[in-house]
Amino acid sequence: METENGARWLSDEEQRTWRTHLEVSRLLTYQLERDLQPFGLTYNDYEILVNLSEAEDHQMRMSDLARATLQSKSRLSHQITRMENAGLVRRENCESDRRGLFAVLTDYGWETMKRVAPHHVAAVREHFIDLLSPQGLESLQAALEPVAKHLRGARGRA
Amino acid sequence: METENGARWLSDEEQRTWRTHLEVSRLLTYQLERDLQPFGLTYNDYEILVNLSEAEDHQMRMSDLARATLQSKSRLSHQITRMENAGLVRRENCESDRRGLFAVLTDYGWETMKRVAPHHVAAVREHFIDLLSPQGLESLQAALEPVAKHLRGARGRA
DNA sequence: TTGAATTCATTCAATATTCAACTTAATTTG
DNA sequence: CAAATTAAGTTGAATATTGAATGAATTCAA
Repeated sequence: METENGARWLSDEEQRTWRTHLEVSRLLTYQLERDLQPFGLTYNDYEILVNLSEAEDHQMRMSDLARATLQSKSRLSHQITRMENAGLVRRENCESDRRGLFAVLTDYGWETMKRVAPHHVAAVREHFIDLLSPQGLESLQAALEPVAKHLRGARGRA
Repeated sequence: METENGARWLSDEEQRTWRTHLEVSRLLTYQLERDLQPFGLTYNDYEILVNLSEAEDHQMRMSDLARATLQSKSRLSHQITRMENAGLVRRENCESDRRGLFAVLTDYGWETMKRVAPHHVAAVREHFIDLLSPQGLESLQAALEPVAKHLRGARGRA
């Protein structure tokens, strides 16, 4: 039950749970991505729309948006360029910090969000939420929140 | 509580749980990927090594491997080419079906696996398993297994 | 207050992924 | 059994992502 250098292997139950979590997380992303395809959006596009939609004035600084969506600045920069070409967002200068830029939701972006969100939520229900019992929901949150907290911290200590 | 087209939004608790799950799944992948970097492996590399290590004769058909690791045949093909160049696997013809190929773990691939696995397992413990209480572990499995089952099915019905 | 370090964001080149087209082999069917 | 269909896998071009380098504005510190 110990590896040669002293690390402890996973028990059968631990391994099963770990693999289930992994599988769910992969298949779910895959499925939700597919449910967004008919609307011409990737999951990444959608997440950015969500963030901007919930932000004050429908705008966020590039850095904040990158942090919120867990992507590198470089990746976000490309991503926003694409979404800009698609008419969903635009860049706007920041007066208080002239290095900075805002990504701003366009009217079309906001309309798109309002149109797509119900379908996305329905998919989240169908493939996840509605498959959990009330206790399932509750215990999931209870189990995962500490993990999330730990990982948020670990992310900083890069 | 209803969207215009009749879909039901998520309750606060549902939303919280959903977002926590999403966050954990993203940050965890990110973290494990980072823990593998010092060994010169991506998570994708590692998963393929795991699959081959557990397979009979350390070999699998390309299609099966693609299915097991949830990637397209094309992606796997490129991936295996890279791993072949890195000396971790090799391709071998399949006699019974001459269209087919096996991806086979090389000695070096197997040595790599034995060397890296303990560190990976330790990371899985540190960032996930050891943060769950015994009930946490159990209820997680209980909650997620039906979701996994559902999604496995949905995947087929593409 | 000036020079050094940091932050914001982009760009370019190297990698990786996707998608459609293709080749070859196996299977089906009329 | 011949033609059509399906399956296994690869390829190449288009697209996306990564990581290092860059430029420009801000902050820090002596």
